[in-house]
Amino acid sequence: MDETKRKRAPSKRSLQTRQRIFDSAERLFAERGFDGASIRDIAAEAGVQTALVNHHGGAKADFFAAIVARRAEPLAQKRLAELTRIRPDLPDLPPRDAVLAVLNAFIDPFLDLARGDEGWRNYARLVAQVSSDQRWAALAAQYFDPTAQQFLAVLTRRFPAAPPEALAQGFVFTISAVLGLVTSRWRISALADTGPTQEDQALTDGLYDFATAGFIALLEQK
Amino acid sequence: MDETKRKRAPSKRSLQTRQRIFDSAERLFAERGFDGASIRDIAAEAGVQTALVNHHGGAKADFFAAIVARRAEPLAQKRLAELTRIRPDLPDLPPRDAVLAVLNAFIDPFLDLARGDEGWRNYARLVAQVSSDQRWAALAAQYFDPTAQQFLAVLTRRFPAAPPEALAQGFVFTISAVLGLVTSRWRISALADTGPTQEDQALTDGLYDFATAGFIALLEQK
DNA sequence: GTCTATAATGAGATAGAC
DNA sequence: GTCTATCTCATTATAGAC
Repeated sequence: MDETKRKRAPSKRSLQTRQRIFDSAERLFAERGFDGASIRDIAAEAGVQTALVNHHGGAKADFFAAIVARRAEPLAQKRLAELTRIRPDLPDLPPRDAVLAVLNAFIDPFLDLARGDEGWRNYARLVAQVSSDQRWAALAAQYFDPTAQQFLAVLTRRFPAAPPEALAQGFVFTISAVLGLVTSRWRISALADTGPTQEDQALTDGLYDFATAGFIALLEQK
Repeated sequence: MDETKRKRAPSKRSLQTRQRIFDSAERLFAERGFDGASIRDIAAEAGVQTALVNHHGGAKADFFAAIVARRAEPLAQKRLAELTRIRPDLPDLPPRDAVLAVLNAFIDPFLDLARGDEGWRNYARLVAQVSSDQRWAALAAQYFDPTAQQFLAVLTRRFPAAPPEALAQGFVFTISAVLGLVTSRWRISALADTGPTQEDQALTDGLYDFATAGFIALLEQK
């Protein structure tokens, strides 16, 4: 978390162990939830002793927060960079393209990271937990809300006539759909009876079609 | 669960206690998750001894399943009744109205039940857990999938040209949005900076606008 | 940093009296 | 059905040797 006491740089081996512990914890927290994943299981998964997990992670709740924080910061940076990049073009884009551009800037950085990396896919399940469990409201407020606020501010400037609640609602629904896609893609295939998991690109395209059209509908109706 | 051994009818007091235990468990399971809610906490919340929770609920996992089952069946019945009621009209409705009618049949029964009853609102959080946690996949398959399949079948008949995956995807996204609305409505208000919680009707209307437009977009694109 | 060992607590479940 | 009391086990966390 915060490096208050200055100490000398940890060894290479230590850093590897530390990362193995963090990755194992991320996987188990994502799979079983904060309460369902025990320190012992995490230690076993990482191939270390339980004491070592406490050494690197501290108290369990702090450990969980540190794992969330680890990926939250780089993700927020990528998102905000994209937002900055597209912002100048928004006034000239028609509504549908403007909405799509903003949603792209929010979602693509995550999907890109998640594509090849299992850790990032696990992270999505962590985010879903943090977003829905009141216990982690402070964590969400610290790591997720500021980014969301910036995206909403950009949308508000592009669509000044739309009520802020409509924009916020569209944003929450969109995030719900993204998390639904990542955490329950197996369910889509199961319900469609389409055998193996579907083409990745088709699902992503569908997500953008759905969310963009939904957003536009919210903007126009009110 | 199943009443194998026939016994004589339980007393009125017993039924009240049993219901208090179930309601307390539902609340705590919804709030803290299956692992986060302990039998002891549930007993304390219900004002009984821990042994009594085991007596009425059995093993913890079975207890959780029983709580899910308790409301799943009446909800499925209401949904299917609505679906049966609207089905004859679908062929004559334009696409947008047809989609909206089907979504209404799925969502309104739940929203109606949840409006006045805290238990039903807690139930939504249980459903979210069951839907996203692989551990409860069998539970979801037993209690949720059959209803979803029937709704998808009706949509398939009304939109035979649409690929089944698109319909399944739209359905999953819609359910994600419903759960997002119920479990994170506080977040909408927080992000919109709109002070107190928003008008209920406005949120519901927004949900239908968003989901219907998204669904139509999925149908048309492919 | 890493290990062994253990403390301290809380968990789920049951036996048996009433 | 309900209670007291208890069993057994897993949990988080730390102390202290190396």
